[in-house]
Amino acid sequence: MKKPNVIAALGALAQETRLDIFRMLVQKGPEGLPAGEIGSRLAQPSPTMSFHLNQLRFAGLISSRRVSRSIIYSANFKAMNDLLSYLTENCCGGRTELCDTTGAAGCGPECAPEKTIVASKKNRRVTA
Amino acid sequence: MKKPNVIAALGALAQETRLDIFRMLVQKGPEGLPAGEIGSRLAQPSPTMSFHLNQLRFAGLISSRRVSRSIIYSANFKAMNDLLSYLTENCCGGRTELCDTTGAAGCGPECAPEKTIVASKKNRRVTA
DNA sequence: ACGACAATTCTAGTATCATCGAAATATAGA
DNA sequence: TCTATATTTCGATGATACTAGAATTGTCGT
Repeated sequence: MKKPNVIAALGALAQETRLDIFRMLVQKGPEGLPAGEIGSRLAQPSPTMSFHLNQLRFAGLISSRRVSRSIIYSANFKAMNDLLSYLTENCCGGRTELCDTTGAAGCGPECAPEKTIVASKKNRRVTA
Repeated sequence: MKKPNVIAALGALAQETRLDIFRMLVQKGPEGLPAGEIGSRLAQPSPTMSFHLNQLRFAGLISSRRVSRSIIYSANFKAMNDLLSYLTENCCGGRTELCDTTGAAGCGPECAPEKTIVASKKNRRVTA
């Protein structure tokens, strides 16, 4: 998977409604769900739904097929797998285990600007 | 990892410059790199750099520490691992193997609107 | 205290994204 | 063909995001 695709996929998933859609479709498996059903489950008007489904489709994360009047969307598992592979290889130093070492998640105290660690050698400020 | 954090992390990585920054920091490991070094390697003006570094920090993906005049940024491997776990569990039906089955990546032919599959039973259009 | 350096914050301009009503397009049934 | 249904496209609006110059803050060497 190339970088532009990765960025597109990440961007597509970086949105509450779309993440919900995608998770729902993953759960449903290859059969998928019709657009209207997804929309009513997430209580979203149809144009909004259509917009998000398109974003996911452009990103290659879902596919659509028409069945009678409905359009059925389903998750592209391979695309998701490719994304995970890319992230593991490029953003985890190769293997997932490496990621278990340092830092923390969720933006805790390390999210604060920063603290001086090696600073001050001469005398401190004079002015105030 | 909770959904809002996942969305923040995905959003942070869904941007070329930031993905580059993060990959660079992952490669560098815990020692990290000073902001200026990152900026010059990516040929980006410092306010732009600062903006992106902040986005990554707010998302919990990197941490910063001051060393003398420089501010050193380094990747939070655990955050990345948490993100990968979330994606694997919630967007891959539990195990990565599942993702190898269906669909394709990168937005190929299945990216086109859709094709009728079960349609037409009576005679086709009459008007034109 | 002063000057140079590293980085950030302020600020404003541009661009892209998200939401959704109204209108348009396919499909099915009678 | 006419009507109802499923979904999409159009268009307008408000909200965020990205970029980068100018000004600011923090730190060091002298």
